[in-house]
Amino acid sequence: MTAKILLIEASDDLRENTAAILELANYKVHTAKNGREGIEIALNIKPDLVISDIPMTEIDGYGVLQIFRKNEELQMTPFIFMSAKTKHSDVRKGMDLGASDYITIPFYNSELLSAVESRLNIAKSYKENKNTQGKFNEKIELENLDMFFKNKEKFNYKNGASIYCEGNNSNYVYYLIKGKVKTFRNNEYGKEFITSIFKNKSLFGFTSLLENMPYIENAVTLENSILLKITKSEFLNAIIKNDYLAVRIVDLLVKKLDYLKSQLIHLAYDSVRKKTAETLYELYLDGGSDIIEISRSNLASLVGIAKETLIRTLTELKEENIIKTNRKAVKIINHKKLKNIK
Amino acid sequence: MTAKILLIEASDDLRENTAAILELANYKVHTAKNGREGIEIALNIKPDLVISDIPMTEIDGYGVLQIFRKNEELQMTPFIFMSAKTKHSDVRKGMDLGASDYITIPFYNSELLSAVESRLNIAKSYKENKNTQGKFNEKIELENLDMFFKNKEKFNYKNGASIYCEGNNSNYVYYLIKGKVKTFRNNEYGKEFITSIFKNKSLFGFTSLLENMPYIENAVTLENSILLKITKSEFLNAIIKNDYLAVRIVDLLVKKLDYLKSQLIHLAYDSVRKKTAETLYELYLDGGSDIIEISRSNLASLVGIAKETLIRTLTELKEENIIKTNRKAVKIINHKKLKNIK
DNA sequence: CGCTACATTGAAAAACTTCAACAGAGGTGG
DNA sequence: CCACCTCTGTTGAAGTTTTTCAATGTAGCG
Repeated sequence: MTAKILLIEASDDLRENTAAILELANYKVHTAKNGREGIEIALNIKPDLVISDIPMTEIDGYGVLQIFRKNEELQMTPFIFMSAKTKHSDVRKGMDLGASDYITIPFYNSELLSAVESRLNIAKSYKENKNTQGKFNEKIELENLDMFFKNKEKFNYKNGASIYCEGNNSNYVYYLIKGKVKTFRNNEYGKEFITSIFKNKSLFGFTSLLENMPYIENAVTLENSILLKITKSEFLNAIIKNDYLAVRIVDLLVKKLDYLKSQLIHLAYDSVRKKTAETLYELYLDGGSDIIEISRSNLASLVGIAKETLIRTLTELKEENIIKTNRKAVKIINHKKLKNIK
Repeated sequence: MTAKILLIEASDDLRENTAAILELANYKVHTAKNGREGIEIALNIKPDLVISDIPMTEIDGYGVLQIFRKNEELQMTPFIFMSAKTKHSDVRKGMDLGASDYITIPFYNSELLSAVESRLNIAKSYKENKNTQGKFNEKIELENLDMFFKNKEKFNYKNGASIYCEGNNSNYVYYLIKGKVKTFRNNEYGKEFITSIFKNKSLFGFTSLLENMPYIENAVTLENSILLKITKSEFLNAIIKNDYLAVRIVDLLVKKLDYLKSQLIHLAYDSVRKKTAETLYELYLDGGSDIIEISRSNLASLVGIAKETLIRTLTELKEENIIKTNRKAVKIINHKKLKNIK
């Protein structure tokens, strides 16, 4: 589908010229000659990207951007300023308001086109990432990775098989096509703490790409699984050759960091009851099902408490009709109570 | 300084041709016509990069690579295979042994040169990153960021000033030029847990670059500090326009993840005594000084325990002559004992 | 049927936190 | 300069939470 670009520019010459360049590059261009007109058109056509002049009659470029950023539907539209103003304070003002990029007049055609393409790609990347709202999600759809890692051999791992161990040298990043994998560490007395459980379409096993650092954790399958092994070199190449993949990976890591930080504060100060409830709720959100299939010891390792303590807590929750349990799974009955525990 | 490239290639024609291309691109090229000869030269000249054929007399390309990877001094040298073999298993074999890239004959000159340049840049990036051995380190030297963020206005923050708060919308990434900053979260009863303490030359305050997510933590200065505010757009642009920055950022995040995971297992299962010792030791490594200046409450929030418990533990360690304390700081006396506690 | 692995319960012990009281440094205002 | 206030650090004792150890139960499998 051709991307729709809205071009808001006061000068007739520049507007027509720029539109011509964009049209040659096969974009569908709508033009406006001031801010007010631009906003009217935008509300109407929902452009995929906006290029806007700054000084204009009626509403100036900053004003247009502010209106965009406040409008639910237009909020995420990439917004590029095009202006002869080159003072630092002007550029910063635009950026602070949430502009995506800033093109200084005069510009080369290639400059314009690469900025446009870049922004459209990021916006696309964003939309693809958006499928689960708000909730942290490690999935990166295979289609996005496919172009880099297609034709790779698929490896089958039986339930319980070890993928890598603490201390192993790390040469790969793994992509889980199907199955379930836990990553965990043991403390010096052998107690296990599960750092993540991965399901379909997750990328895991990151270690430094620049240094040759050993893994600090173990990875074991929890069911029969299929995965791709991507060597660090290939991965590095993919990042270097594809800007959007790099951004996606950075994003994935940042979210994972946020998630781990939340875990930290829970571990530090929450009661066992609260930690257990929290973990169950996370598993529910992550799996999308009321029924959570997990062994008592794995659940205990995930919460970070002794198995016996976990069982006592589950019994408690069961008595309060918040959950039901059987040998193999926990079923959430009262989601609201579970979420608001303690 | 011109980079030294070692080219190991059995075919006279191809060797001379390739060398000529590289020399035109202003590299200093050394050539060898088989593996044994190549290794001799390598030990002698310590090349910055190696390009090697695979099937050769005496020692083949795989063999050369293995020897490189086992040699302390040559270990990190970027190694590119150049071969007409295009079977998947061959490429994978090379990658698994630790090759950096794989160029299939016939190739375009530009293909060769971009692979070479790419690898040299990564190696350079790696060396710059290497300053502290093994230890996790958030510093990215300003010189590396300078090209992207020079001329940015510097902001002064007084001791105790708030930089951002939980729930704030995140528009910036911060670069700490000078000073000290803590990031922390509060649980619902107001207990504080410190997730990081940043010092000079650290990049912090990452949130998703694609989605507009609020901060989940707070950042406050611990002394008068100077920092740069980098808008997310600028940061995204910098990542997109500079491959090596992207790799560095990914690396930074991966290391931070590893570090947080270590913290998790400590929080989950270690005794207060162990956690305290561990935290002190980390602070010592991070600060490079025996004397750790930090308030009792901040130290408690960093370990994740009650202030009183922390004080009792410090008293214990003091009685065992492992540390000394005064009102404002903790001094480590016996590093070995501290590291091996419990 | 008996083995194995996981699940459950009880009771005692250990580890931490909380509350409360007090001490001392450092700053402030009369 | 002193009295006073406030903030941080310290200690004691009681109370709570969690772990540990040990014993028992139970589903599933060859």
